[in-house]
Amino acid sequence: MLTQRVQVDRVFHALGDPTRRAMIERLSEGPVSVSKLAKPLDITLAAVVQHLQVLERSGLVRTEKVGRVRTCSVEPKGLSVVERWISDRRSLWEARFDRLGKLLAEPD
Amino acid sequence: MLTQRVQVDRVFHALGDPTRRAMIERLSEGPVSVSKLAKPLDITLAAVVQHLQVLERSGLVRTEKVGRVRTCSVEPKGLSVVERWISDRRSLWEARFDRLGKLLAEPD
DNA sequence: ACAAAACTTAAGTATCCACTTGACAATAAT
DNA sequence: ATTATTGTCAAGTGGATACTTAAGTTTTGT
Repeated sequence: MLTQRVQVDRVFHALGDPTRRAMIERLSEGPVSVSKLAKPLDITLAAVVQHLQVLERSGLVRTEKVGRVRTCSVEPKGLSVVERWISDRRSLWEARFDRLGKLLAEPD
Repeated sequence: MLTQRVQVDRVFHALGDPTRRAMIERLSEGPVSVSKLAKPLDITLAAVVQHLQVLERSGLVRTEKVGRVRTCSVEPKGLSVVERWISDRRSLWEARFDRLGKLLAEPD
């Protein structure tokens, strides 16, 4: 378990770029090769490959090469890191609202 | 709504920076002034203010100034943009799995 | 065997962005 | 009236990073 914090860092950094999010959006519809992934993206194939490396290291995407074509697909577990982070924040401020509610209900 | 995509862009960009995430983590425990927010953050107050501007424009944080002190707090609705984006992706690939399941159940 | 297709890798560029410095404004405390 | 606190603004710097170009590798088609 490569510390939670590093993983959170990588995932959020990966999602921070609009091109990478576009790639994930595309991959959500189904696995696709690198060149097909690059087609609508108005950047070089080399740039796409670099984005893919970031996405893979973040755990959001997995790829497998068979023959000369590398097929990319979403790793569903990847986004759970973000979901966890968000729900952690939510539970904190909901706890605050609870305490606030009790204070209002039981004024000294 | 044109603002939808821009908003997603701003929120993910805001969350992409570890310092800003640390600020949100702190604010999840309760509202706090700018200088108190800056205390544990090993950067200049000016830098913190700049991060705050990014967070405010993204809708993740709201601030209010009374007297000379600006109080910052989390805007709970802010994160729902991310949640929506994630659940949109999920529903797409779950739909794919459903189709895949039917194909396997009804061969030929 | 040759050529096209589908990447891969390395190196360079240029833009973005986090951060600092320093000067300033407004409010609060003594 | 000073002085300290709390924050704001503008301009500049350095480092990260998105992107390109160019050359190379491996696989597939003819």
